[in-house]
Amino acid sequence: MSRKISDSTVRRLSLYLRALESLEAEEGGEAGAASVSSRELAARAGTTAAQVRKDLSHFGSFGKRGMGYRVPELAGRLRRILGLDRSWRVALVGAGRIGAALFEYADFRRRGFEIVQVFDVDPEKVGRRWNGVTIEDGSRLEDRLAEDEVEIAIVAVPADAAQEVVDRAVSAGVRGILNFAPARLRVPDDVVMEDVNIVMELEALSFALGRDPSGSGGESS
Amino acid sequence: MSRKISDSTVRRLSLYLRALESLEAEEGGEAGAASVSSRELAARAGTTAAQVRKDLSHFGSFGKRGMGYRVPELAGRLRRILGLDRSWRVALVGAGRIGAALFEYADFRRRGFEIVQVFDVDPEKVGRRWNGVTIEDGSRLEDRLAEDEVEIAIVAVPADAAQEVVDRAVSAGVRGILNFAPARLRVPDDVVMEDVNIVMELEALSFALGRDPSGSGGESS
DNA sequence: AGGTGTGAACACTTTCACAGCA
DNA sequence: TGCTGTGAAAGTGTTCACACCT
Repeated sequence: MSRKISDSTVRRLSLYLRALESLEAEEGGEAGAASVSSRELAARAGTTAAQVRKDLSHFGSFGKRGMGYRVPELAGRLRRILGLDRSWRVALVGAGRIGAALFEYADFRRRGFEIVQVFDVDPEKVGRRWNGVTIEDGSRLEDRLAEDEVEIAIVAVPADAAQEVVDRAVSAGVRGILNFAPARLRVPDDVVMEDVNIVMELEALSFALGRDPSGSGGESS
Repeated sequence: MSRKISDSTVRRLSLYLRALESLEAEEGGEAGAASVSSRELAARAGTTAAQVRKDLSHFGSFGKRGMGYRVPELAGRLRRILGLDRSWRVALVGAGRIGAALFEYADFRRRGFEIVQVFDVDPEKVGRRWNGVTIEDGSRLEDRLAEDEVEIAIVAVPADAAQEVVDRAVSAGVRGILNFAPARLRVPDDVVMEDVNIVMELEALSFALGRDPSGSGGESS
């Protein structure tokens, strides 16, 4: 058991879960050896066996020595650990291109992230229905977030509007922010924020291509 | 000067560059003290002064003791370091929702990433023009990528098609991949790949919210 | 034998603290 | 004096190697 879990460990847990689910799917109805070793799980998740065991050891002992891990059991444990054994009420703020793409992204729902509210400031968009959810006016943000006890807000608005959106969401009780705006936003210590910054990813690519014109050290696996 | 630059350093360089650009914009025509200290740059980028100095020191000595860094000069150096003092030929593979959102994302072009080709396998989409670029059939991928010497491919196709797309892109000479498919893909060592996995980001949020129901250790700044 | 769980070794990153230049 | 550049210290994350269980 443990203290502070590193971000890299958490991300790997997601990978392990996906690997386990694809194992479950492959085995299909066929019961049989629904077990997997740290070595095989590592291969599927692109890491090492020792890393898998160390990561899991932070949360307990899930395996059987000599046997490996029971696939469905470990998957269940990981879901519990990651907080995926429940559903999350999510609001999408910003119904532009990115917002639209995110809304349509079916994997969210499959994972328990349910987009229950959508906001925009464009009067053209307000009132439209997206697959059962009506786009609401941005001015109603606080009221509506609090009303439905939304827990996570996805921020897909222009950079210069993002801080205001975040402040208002936080004041309405939102405790998690997924930020797509290319801006450094501040949140109180008890609010968790993740940034998705695609330009930054491209810049990292550009850097790696520039100084590595042929050979050594790619990011494989 | 240095050996291997860490991924976190590279990402911070992007942040520094953005901070410098916003400084340049604020100062506008007003010449004056177009300098910035590591302390202030750190504050704007959400890190520490020592970190800024250490990061920059890997590439040389850009500051003046007692004075700080000249803003336009440092910005220029960072652009050079990141490989942003040129333009990159980028192909977008997959013209679905995510592809469409990415294509419209103006910041790419501003940073020198020019989407010169778009591919899809849906006959409905092939032949359409998107702002000057004609969507081409996926079967022509290798030929066309090689023909225009495309350097970076953005993969925005379903997970089960992603590996094939990557293999074909690599064989056509592409050296950098930005992958949006939620799949663990393999590339040769001399090809660089970055993953953008939004579900994984949400899962990290879910984890943090779950075991931190009020208080300590958010991801602020 | 086979494979987990884990302390200890190692590698890498961040922070500290200060010498030295403008 | 003010602030950079940088070795050395502290802190974190990863890999190794092996005791131990089945």
